[in-house]
Amino acid sequence: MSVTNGRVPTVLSAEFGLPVTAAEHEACPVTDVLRRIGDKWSVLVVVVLGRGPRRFNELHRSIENISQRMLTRTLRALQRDGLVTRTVYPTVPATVEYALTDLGRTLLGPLSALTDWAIANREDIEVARIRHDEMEERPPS
Amino acid sequence: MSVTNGRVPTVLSAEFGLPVTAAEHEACPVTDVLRRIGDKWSVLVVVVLGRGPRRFNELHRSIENISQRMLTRTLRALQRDGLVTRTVYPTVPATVEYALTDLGRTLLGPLSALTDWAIANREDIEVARIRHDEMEERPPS
DNA sequence: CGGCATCCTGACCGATACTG
DNA sequence: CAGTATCGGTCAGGATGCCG
Repeated sequence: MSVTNGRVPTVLSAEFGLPVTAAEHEACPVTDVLRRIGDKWSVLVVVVLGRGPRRFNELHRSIENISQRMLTRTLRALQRDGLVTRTVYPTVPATVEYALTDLGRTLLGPLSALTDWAIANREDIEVARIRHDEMEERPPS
Repeated sequence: MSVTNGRVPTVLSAEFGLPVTAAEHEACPVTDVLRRIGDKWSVLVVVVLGRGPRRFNELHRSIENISQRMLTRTLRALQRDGLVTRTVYPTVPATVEYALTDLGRTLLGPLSALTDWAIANREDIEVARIRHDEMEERPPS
């Protein structure tokens, strides 16, 4: 990781207690990535493709209640970021296969760290939410 | 991890090649968590609080161009999920201190896995985007 | 089979002004 | 100091219909 301009990315600035400028925030890779894969379907698609290449309708069935529109959009976005490849075979009708790129595959590791955390702590979060919601209905006497 | 109903969470179903039902998707802890921290500011706030407790305006200055409104909303949401505590000291004027809970601190690890990935691969993604965008301006001859 | 075009709703988010 | 209230803009995402 080289930082040529003498500044570090946003989150690191914050960790060093420095203020964060507008320009840095726009460029923050973490914010950028989280907003990319933080949408409703990207992670699901990446994880499914982590098991191997899939055709469009295979994905559509695997993720059941994703709309065609959103599956297309999600795949296009992942493709644009170089995480997924799209291969068209000139059959009739056309066959299209999606697969993770090498870059996409490197995301599986960090992702599983987060998914493991989510699974391990879902109960605690659920309990915290319920307690919090009850508190504001009947404020503590 | 105990799965009492004989089904596994969404992403795991997908990994085993099973279809994903609507009910499971709503309950998917991964989707749930990602939508929670995938917003524009939550990760930044958690990381800053990872360095120690902070008062409202300290956070406001550390993250510079977050609006008061969004800082309040982000903190409330993190508090609701049991990731952040809010302590009011009865001074005049009031002093409010925010800090990570134990649960919140456990999120720092998985988060850094993702931030490291984001920082390590930002260039590749940037290049992929530019290449992709150029391709659709002038389709390959 | 694998899309794209259109319409529409609600969530997210920023700006601004006001308050105990 | 630490918020709340209100307004408005942008955009994710769902429903539906058409196409090579």
